[in-house]
Amino acid sequence: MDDTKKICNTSSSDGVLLRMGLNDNKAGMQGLDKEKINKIIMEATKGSRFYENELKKDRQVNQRIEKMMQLKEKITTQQLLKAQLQVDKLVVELEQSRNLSRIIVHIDMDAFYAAVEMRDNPELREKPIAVGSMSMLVREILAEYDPNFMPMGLDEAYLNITEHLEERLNWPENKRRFFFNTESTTENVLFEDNTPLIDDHPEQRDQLVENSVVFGTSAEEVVKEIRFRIEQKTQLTASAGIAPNTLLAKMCSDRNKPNGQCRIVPERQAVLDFLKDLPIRKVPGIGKVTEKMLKALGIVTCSELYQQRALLSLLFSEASWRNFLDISLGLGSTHLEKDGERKSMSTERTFSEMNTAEDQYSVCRELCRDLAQDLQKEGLKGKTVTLKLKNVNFEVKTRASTVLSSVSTEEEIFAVAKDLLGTEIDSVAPHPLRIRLMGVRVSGFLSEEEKKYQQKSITSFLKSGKEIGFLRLQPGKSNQEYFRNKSEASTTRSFFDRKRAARQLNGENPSLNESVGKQLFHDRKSSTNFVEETKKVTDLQNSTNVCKIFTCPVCFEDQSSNSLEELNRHIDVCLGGTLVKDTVEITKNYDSKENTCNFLPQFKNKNADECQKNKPDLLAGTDQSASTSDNSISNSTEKFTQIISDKPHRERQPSNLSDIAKNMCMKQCLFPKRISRDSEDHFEKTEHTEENSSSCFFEAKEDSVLVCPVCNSEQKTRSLVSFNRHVDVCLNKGLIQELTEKKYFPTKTSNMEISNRVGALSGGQQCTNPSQGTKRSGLTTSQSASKKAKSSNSKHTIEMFFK
DNA sequence: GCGGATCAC
DNA sequence: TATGGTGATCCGC
Repeated sequence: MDDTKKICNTSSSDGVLLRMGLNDNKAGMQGLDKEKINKIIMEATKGSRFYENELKKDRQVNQRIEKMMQLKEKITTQQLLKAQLQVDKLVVELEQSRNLSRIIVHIDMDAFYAAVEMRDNPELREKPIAVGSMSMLVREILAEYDPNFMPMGLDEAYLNITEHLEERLNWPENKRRFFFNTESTTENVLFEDNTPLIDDHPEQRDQLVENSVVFGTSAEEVVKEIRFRIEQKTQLTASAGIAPNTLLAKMCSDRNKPNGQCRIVPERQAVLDFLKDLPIRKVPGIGKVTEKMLKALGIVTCSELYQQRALLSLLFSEASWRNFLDISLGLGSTHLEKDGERKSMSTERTFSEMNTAEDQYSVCRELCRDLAQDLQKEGLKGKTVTLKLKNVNFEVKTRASTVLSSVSTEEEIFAVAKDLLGTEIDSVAPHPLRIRLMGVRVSGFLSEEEKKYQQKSITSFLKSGKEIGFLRLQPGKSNQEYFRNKSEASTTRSFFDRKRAARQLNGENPSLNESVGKQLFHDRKSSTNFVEETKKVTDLQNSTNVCKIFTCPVCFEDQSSNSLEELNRHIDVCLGGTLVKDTVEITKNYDSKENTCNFLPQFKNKNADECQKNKPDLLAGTDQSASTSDNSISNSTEKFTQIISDKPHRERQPSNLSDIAKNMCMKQCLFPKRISRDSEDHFEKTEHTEENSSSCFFEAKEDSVLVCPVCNSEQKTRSLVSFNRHVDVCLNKGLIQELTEKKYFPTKTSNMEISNRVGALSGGQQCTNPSQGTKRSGLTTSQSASKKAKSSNSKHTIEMFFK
């Protein structure tokens, strides 16, 4: 026992412990508590390794700072003055382009996960659970205020309510009336028929009015209404920010958190006042490192960021200092940008130390398999494979390789990844490679153009008589044999399968509340006079002149055209205008009845207006151990997502005439979407009409659509009932596929092989576009970040909710 | 194109 | 207290 104590004590200091921990035999322990002690030491060792790495990273940052300071020392007054002039010229331009006419809202669920945990408490279980994630909630409530609202992950969303506010001005009171939800089921039953009680029962009418609240027509009132509805629906509170752009709205929503809201009125001075003492760390995009670097320059608040703009332009990269300048002026995007195409997809896993090559290759293959499934779900193929390794000292390394023909299957990805891994293993030989994390990423996806070639190649290939049933559960034997892969079926039980069996899941992490740093330097005067007279810099979209060949989805003929519009016209002609118009239009009907029938009155709760500043201690009662026992759903879901390998729509082959027609219609939906996006861009540049609700017919429809969390495909219904039905079907599909797994997979691989082969063949004709470089929009460097939540992500949330 | 870093959620 | 996983972007080669 004395020995134990000794070791435990020494474990608090660094280097010594490391050695002791590794040679526990040397410590002369008696074997009795050896394992336990080892564990303790290992924990400490792990901790110190982690800590050591943190220190190392810290030193690197310090070096960066040192370098920067040295650079700063060399700057002459002359240089600084010159920089000042240049930057201020830009400031004038930026000021001119300041747009305060939009009203952007940022909604942020308070302590999302903690609250969910809490709500999953058995006592709260009877309460209705009507939300799966922000995007669902969203679709149910937020879309009413902005059909183009932008969900950011699971617990945040941006809305542009400018247009809603205009409409709302003319709304009668009833349309703005909402009812307090009640916990009583009897009340629900009583009013469930949704009939207009008002006429028949005046006394009930009174009660209705008493248990309801009417929201006004101002932006604040709208946001209160949204938050009220969210809370009524989910029992979770939300915070919100209202401001002229996304950047400000986001920072603003942070102000009165939790369960509060804040507005920056559309006046320049109000914006600057807000920023004045705001710590830069509060700005999205400025993290720990940037904060530290700026702090070294004496910059802590946003107004200081402005004051030092000249210096910053000399010390930081163009992108960085321009971003700083935008921040310090309170400029951000005034419209919500659509998510762009995904740029990469990856999967990674952390584990306890792994040091045998065998295990490492095994994990690598498994990662490739998972990734391949994810890629195929989205129909993606990429040319670059990146292997990520984190060694036991927490040092991260990435190794990438770009291949000529794009990859998407497990075998293809693994072929590249295993080489990269092999190189790393060799590089440390004869020592073992000791890692705690491995990841595989695929990027460099085919462009739209390249995809079209592929599509064309596939269709022409199939048209030539070699029929392949993409979705057939029982493939023709000949195909199966022809494309069979050598060792495919004989994969042994994977490393993680073995490990998983023995492992249990951990609890959720608490979210931390940062305390705001103290405010220094109170400056009151902005030093520049903003002079007018600058020409507007219009950012012209560079249209690259590349020859484009498209395949008409209707007649399957090549169309070489200069523009998408031309192609569009051709397709229209081809279709004779019949099919397109026929697609289902989902109209939005904001009938007040629809709004009010959701929540039914019983007794008066509290006034919605006063929900502003009360601060319930959400975290206080969180019960970490409250994990419910019903795993059945989540289990089947998980299995399902691993098994399912549904082909993306555009690779599906119609099996009969009506399917062909549907397919055409579907493709119609795809093509115009792209086209309209391009033209919309142009439209925006010239007309300055941002975020007008859907200049495009197809997108308008899209907004009304629910997305199945299982198959990730959009469902053309607004009814939750039928949506749920679909999800059920989807889940069952997973089970069915699981049952037919052995028969299913050979089909999949063989089909992928075909498409690969064909793709490779057509590769020679492709007109690649070398000037593909991503164009950065300056203004929205980090704000507009289009983050794609992977399906597994939402799956996770859904599971939690439905548990 | 590669690799390391930073950042957000 | 000991932290993941996913994706994007930037910077310097």
